[in-house]
Amino acid sequence: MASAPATGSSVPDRELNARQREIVSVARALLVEDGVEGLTLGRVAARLGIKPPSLYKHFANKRELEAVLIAEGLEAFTQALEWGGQGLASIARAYRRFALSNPQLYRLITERPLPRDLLPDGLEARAAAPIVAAAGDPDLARAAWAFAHGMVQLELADRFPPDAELDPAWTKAIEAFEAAAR
Amino acid sequence: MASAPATGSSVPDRELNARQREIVSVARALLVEDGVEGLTLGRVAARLGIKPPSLYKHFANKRELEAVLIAEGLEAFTQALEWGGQGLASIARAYRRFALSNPQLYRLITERPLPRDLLPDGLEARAAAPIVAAAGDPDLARAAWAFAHGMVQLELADRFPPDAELDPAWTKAIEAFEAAAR
DNA sequence: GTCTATATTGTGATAGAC
DNA sequence: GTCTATCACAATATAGAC
Repeated sequence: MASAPATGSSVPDRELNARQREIVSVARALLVEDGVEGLTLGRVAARLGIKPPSLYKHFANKRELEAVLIAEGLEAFTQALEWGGQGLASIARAYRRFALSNPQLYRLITERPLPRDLLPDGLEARAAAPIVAAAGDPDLARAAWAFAHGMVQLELADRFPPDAELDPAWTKAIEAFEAAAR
Repeated sequence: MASAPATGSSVPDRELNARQREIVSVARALLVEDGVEGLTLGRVAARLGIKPPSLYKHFANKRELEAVLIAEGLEAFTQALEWGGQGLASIARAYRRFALSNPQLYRLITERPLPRDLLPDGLEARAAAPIVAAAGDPDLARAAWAFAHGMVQLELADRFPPDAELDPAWTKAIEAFEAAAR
């Protein structure tokens, strides 16, 4: 399960000025290192050598800052799936690899409702496209997404019994979905 | 999606004295009403009309109190699955119904690592048994669990697009898993 | 763009008296 | 079994000076 980490920002960031990009960059590092819970304005400010209130000159609130990370993350995730290949099996492998390589980013973009009002138009649909294309049918795509999400989520949350082997579960489910897609 | 709410404590609670049961009861109500984040010792105490430090005379710490709720919840969940029927389709229906009827309890018992050191022996395995029995094979059971968990989790987190129809996704996946089980 | 000061609210946890 | 007092630490956010 080696990685293709979503390090650099892959979203345009066209509307962000230099200072905002610095702040986002620090926030991204903090997210990766300490998780969603570790991403606080106080820590972002400390790492920049400024005080928390100063951040409000650059972003209206925390939610706006997080939305930038979410948009970036969805973009990176989408690209990872597109690069992964075309069949359900390839997409599933790419999905799992991305999620396990970027666990905190994955949690940020899947565990809470999307800040849809702050995201670029069409981004959510673009992110779903590779799976829909591979599954052929929207319902089956939704099912496959849920399966992959559940596997990753349970693995990241340490909810499988310690001795559980996960590779066979992935394989059997993918085969079942592929059979259903035919 | 009517309910079989996990209200009353269904776990023995054999080792708990009267006062501890009162505290657990308040904690359960708080969890149901305000979610995992709303369950704090300060609020538990306030509802009991005492001060937070007093709780430490009854439970060593917050984790121990939560573990009682988790044990109860796993027990109730298991029973809901057992009562639900025997095929994969019946179990899936029961799974979904329980999770959506008790969203906060479901989150408590699935989103974080289990406090295995504080749970009754065998409880985790007992909870898994109905799914394993229905799937026939442990790997397929794991896959089916992940699918159901993913569906429920994404629905509870409002991560499906607003217009997504979920019933067909459940149906198609169950059919696919049933076909694979044969 | 940054600061100080402040508001507001909250969190789990311990010591020691009653 | 409960209290007071306290720790230690944290969070997002605003007003207004510089």
